[in-house]
Amino acid sequence: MPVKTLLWDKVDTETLPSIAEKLNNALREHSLIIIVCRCAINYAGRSRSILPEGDRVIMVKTNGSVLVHRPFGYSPVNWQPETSFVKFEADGDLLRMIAVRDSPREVLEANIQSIHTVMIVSGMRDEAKFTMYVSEKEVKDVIEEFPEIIEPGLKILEREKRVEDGIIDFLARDSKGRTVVIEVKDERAGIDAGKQLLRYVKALSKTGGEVRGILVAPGFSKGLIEFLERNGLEKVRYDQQRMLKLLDKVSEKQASKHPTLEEFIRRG
Amino acid sequence: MPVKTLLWDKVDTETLPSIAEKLNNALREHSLIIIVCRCAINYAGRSRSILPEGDRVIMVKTNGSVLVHRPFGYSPVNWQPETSFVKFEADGDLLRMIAVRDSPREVLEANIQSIHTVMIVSGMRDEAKFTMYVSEKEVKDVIEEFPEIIEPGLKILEREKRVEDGIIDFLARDSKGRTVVIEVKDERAGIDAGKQLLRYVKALSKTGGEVRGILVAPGFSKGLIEFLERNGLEKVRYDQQRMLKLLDKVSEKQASKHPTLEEFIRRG
DNA sequence: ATTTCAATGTCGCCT
DNA sequence: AGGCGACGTTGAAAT
Repeated sequence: MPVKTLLWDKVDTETLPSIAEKLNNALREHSLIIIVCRCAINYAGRSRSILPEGDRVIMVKTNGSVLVHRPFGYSPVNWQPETSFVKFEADGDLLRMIAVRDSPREVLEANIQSIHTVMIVSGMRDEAKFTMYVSEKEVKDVIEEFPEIIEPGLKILEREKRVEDGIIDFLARDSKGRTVVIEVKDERAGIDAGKQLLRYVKALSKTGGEVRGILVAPGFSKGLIEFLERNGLEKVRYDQQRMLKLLDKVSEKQASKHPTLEEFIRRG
Repeated sequence: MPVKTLLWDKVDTETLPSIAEKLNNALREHSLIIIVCRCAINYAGRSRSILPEGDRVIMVKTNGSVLVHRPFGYSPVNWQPETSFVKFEADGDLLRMIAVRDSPREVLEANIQSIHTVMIVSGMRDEAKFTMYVSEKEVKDVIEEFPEIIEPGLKILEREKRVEDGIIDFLARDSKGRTVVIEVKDERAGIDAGKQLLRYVKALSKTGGEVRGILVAPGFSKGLIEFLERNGLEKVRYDQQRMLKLLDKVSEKQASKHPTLEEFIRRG
């Protein structure tokens, strides 16, 4: 089913009840609706607000969520999250949109005085997976350059050291001379990451001396946190923002510039 | 200048460079642009993200802020706040939109494979003042019912008591038997509110005994805070959400129901 | 369903 | 510009 757009530029040739009916049909079919209009907005629920008459863009998405955008600003001035029930109705000279949501009970009302344009879009398909992205390699670049973000006094001995069992991300030494195994993840880490780290720590422990294991990740599953505590392993959380800032500094130092958007895309 | 809408339903009859030019003209004129299209989105800045091909709504607002909406969900999947620079360019079979923002440096790129619809809206006027709303009367209703939200042990003696100088919102007595003058504001309070309160306190002090003055408001200006401290007056901040919840309880008690949206609008 | 925690949070006010 | 706090926060994961 291809994307089909229904456009109205000359809404004034239609009666309001007929317009309301078409819009309600569009809602039933879960089409996306965009209305450019002059309207006043009232909201009552978690808070309450009034917005007198002005030109706005109203968007009703396929799940029934509603956004009211003023021409300026970034965020919607009023909205209704997706658990809403929406309907249009003609009331004298007004076209009214009412969007209701339960738990919490909230009502959004748009009193539309004049309609500039209506767009109804059906058949939109969007199956794509949205992914936030900082590569594991980049996180490692930062750690190699700034091992102190793991802990003060940490010295990196080797990066990507091969052992029988796999590849240790970092082999390091702490300020008290103890060996440290560091495992780096670019996503929220699960129990597997903990097991992997434990294997490396046990393997190195055989060669003698105390060995610490630190898991570095942007987040940790609940099960993993327990696992780490149970096995005397440690964790260090990083956030993307900080990592990206440090990555800039790494690039400056290495004169291999911070990857541009194009490079970033090429890498996938 | 009336709102003017330019619509394209059959964009395929135009060449990409011509479309890009029209869109760039619209940007120059600070028109609002809505594009329904099949596109892939890349973002790099405070974080980074990739979103492969799918049908989306792209909105560029008059201040250059950009929103990319999937057909579902409530919040935009990608965005760029208003300090952005935006341009469109044709690149082979693609129409590309690039939105750049400085401080922090951020780049949003939309690679548009096929355009379903383009809407360009110029001349939108929206001067209205958006106001969040809990009426002073309602705040007073809550305080009358629950004076303990001001401070434990407070007893209300009179509401809206006329004095020579004006009307005191509440005359009360604290747990130590001292007279308390309470002034209520429904908006962020400025220095005037403090002066008003001081007048009442001074007037009542003449009749003998220690008189406290408390200003109750959702917020206080910096100058006011200094003024209150200088004059030995007190302040109690409330937040709308809490007030609304308490207002529900007041309504239950009073059997004068929580006002509906309609009542709320009628009141203005 | 509820609670907790992070976020490209956003937004506003203040230093 | 940077820091702090509130928000109709939103959103995801865990209980």
